[in-house]
Amino acid sequence: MMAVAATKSNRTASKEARRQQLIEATIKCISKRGIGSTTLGDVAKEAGLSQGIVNLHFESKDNLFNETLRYLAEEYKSLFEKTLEKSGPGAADKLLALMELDLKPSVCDQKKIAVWFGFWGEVKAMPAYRKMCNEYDRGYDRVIERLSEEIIAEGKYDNINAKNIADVLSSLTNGLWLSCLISPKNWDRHAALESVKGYLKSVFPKHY
Amino acid sequence: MMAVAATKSNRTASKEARRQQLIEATIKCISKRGIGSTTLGDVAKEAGLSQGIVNLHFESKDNLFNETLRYLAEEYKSLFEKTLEKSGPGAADKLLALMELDLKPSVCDQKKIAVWFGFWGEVKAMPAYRKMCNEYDRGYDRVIERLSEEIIAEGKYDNINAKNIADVLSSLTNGLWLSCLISPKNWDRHAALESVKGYLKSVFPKHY
DNA sequence: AAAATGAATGAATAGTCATTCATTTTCTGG
DNA sequence: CCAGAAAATGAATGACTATTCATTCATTTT
Repeated sequence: MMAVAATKSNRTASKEARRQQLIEATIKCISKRGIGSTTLGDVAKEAGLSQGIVNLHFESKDNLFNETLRYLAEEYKSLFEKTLEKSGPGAADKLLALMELDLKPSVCDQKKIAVWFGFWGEVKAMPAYRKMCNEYDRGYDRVIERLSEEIIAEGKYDNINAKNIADVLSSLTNGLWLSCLISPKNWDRHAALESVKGYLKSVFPKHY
Repeated sequence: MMAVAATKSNRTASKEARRQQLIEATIKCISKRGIGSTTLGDVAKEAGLSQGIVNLHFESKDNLFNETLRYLAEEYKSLFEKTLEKSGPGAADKLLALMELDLKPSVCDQKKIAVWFGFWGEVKAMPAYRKMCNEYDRGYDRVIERLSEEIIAEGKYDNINAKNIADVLSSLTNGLWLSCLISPKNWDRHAALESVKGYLKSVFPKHY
């Protein structure tokens, strides 16, 4: 965990590494205790550092939490873009790959989802959280809508609306994440993926 | 707001009314401030009562929050059952009515959803919340699965799985709620309902 | 009307936690 | 190796808040 810090002998790099380390500790704490009862003491202990360390590197708890959310959002964004780039060539393949991404263990694991829901749960209290979630999500929705449009054009599907489909797909994964959070015992990654594929098959029968 | 209390002529009724009043104040506070920064002082002030009142009626903050979640869950359950009963006669009608319920303003409004997400966000920290959510949800899922089975049998649909459809439908509404929470400005109840109907149409084309 | 009961109050308490800062440790350039 | 700078520490501070409880208030019973 401190590998990065250990390999750096340069101060600004070390500073960056500490921030990273603290953000990771924050994620771990929130996933264990929830946002409401994660204290700066918890985070410092999880990182193996001293009480005052968070304020030294992040000024305030608020700021730490904001940066943590941004980190998660950037992490997802980069996975999303990489997936989009590597998959294909057709729109149908790309769309499926994106849906699969959302259910991959690295994205859809109980710990990480607990953190996302923690932030979502505070959206009403922290407009900054809402703003950030909104901005990132908007981008994904647009991509999914365009892919759907392409598929609709390719297949000459009638009577269906790309916006609706994009809405359903993004809602679907968010909803599946909730099940994973609420009923981890019964949660079945494979079944969830089958549900998503079933949906794709029913709207785009010529493609899936 | 104190109408119930005002009509009391016996003490136990008044006691029940106070609990109710405090639970409603809690919901209001959580929807405004989020779970993390709702204090007992806030709740008391929102209810127009004194500092110590919550502990008098609920023993502890934990207990108040648990009872609040139970209240919300019971409220939804009763709407669900009433909807199931009044709609019909066919399974397809019942299913649609249940989906419509989830998007009705009384169920799907920003304030109430903020409270649900607040509780979901704390699930990792509070196993009691998870347990409660789990128990209630399981019942709804079963109903939806059975309705889907009926529809599948009626329509002699091939190659589709009632469990998958039930998963998709419940995930779908939860995901749509998240959009309503995160992007209330762009949230369009009618569009959301169209998305759900679009899905039903694509899996059960003979029925919708 | 007096006494009794229980609801409600709100000030006091005890504990928690974010933040600060004086001090110590570690690093770097000369 | 040293002086100065940056990083890190952790005890102290002050704000906040759940909970308690002695007291007050309102209603019911005798």
